Amino acid sequence: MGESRSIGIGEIARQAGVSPDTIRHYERVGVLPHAPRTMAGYRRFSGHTIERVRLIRRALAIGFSLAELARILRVKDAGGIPCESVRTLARKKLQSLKEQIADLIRLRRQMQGVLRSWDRKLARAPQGKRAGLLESLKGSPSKPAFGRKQK
Amino acid sequence: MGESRSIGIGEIARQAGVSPDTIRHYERVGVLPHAPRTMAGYRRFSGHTIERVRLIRRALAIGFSLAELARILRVKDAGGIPCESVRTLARKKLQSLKEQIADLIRLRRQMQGVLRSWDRKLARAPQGKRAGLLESLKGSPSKPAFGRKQK
DNA sequence: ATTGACTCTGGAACGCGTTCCAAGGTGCAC
DNA sequence: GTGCACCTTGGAACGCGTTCCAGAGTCAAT
Repeated sequence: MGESRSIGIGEIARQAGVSPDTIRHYERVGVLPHAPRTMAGYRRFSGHTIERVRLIRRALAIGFSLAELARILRVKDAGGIPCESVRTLARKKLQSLKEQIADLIRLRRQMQGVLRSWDRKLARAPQGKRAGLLESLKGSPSKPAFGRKQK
Repeated sequence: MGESRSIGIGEIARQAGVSPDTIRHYERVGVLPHAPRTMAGYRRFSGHTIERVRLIRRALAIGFSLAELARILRVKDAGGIPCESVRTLARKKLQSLKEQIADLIRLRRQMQGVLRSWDRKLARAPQGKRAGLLESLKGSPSKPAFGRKQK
């Protein structure tokens, strides 16, 4: 059983469903190992890379960050066994995912309420008159979920 | 009934529960009108500003962006009636909110499945041996929800 | 007059996955 | 020998709300 031709970056990208830029980026941040180069400096990959990239995509979709994956995959490539930390990380992801869902559902409820009241107001207000929609936002003083970390 | 002393930026910020930097930022992007300055160049605000900032915070929490609010509030400050467009915008927000929730719930389901299967694998695998958690991610080829707009 | 608290400005930094750029080299077909 | 598609690099851009910075001026209290 012997074929293992090396593959260029464009073909890898096509097969994995991403752009060549993305492949290069993945190498830069370390989720893909540094690919060997031809004499001309072109990257050459083995077919395994395609699955590796797909793995990365799936892990990203699950909520892992490139930095986390880089840490994990470097351990793995070095023969290490990152399974425990992978699971721990995944548990945290699930937890924050749940919180996120709860937040959004609260938001949806609030938003639906707002829209209902706005529709009433607009129905009542004669055309071309101010109905004061924004003003009627009342607050749970919840914070807009953004911003830089505190020093 | 006459008192309407003007207020400094620090006090406004405290009352509204944000930082002075944020107030300045809001002026920059146009969700707050350009505040009049003292001879020394200090901003002076009327008490209404506090409610205005709280309004902005609530609208942000609902999912409006500063750019959208700037557009809307500038119309309003000019005496216009942006209610229709506000409602339209809000409907779109609600729609995308619903989609977002659905996506996250799918994700949660998938994640829970993954974790369950990982736990089984880890229970089975002897300590200190590779269990291949990441490898067992199988994909709905869903996209990781990020990235720049296409040209 | 000297603290110390406050304010001003324009711009950069943050996080983060992806895309885009310029300036240049390669590889193959006609 | 000339296109044309491909590849290389390092760095900047995107979106976006907030924070941070330096260098400078202001103000009340002591």
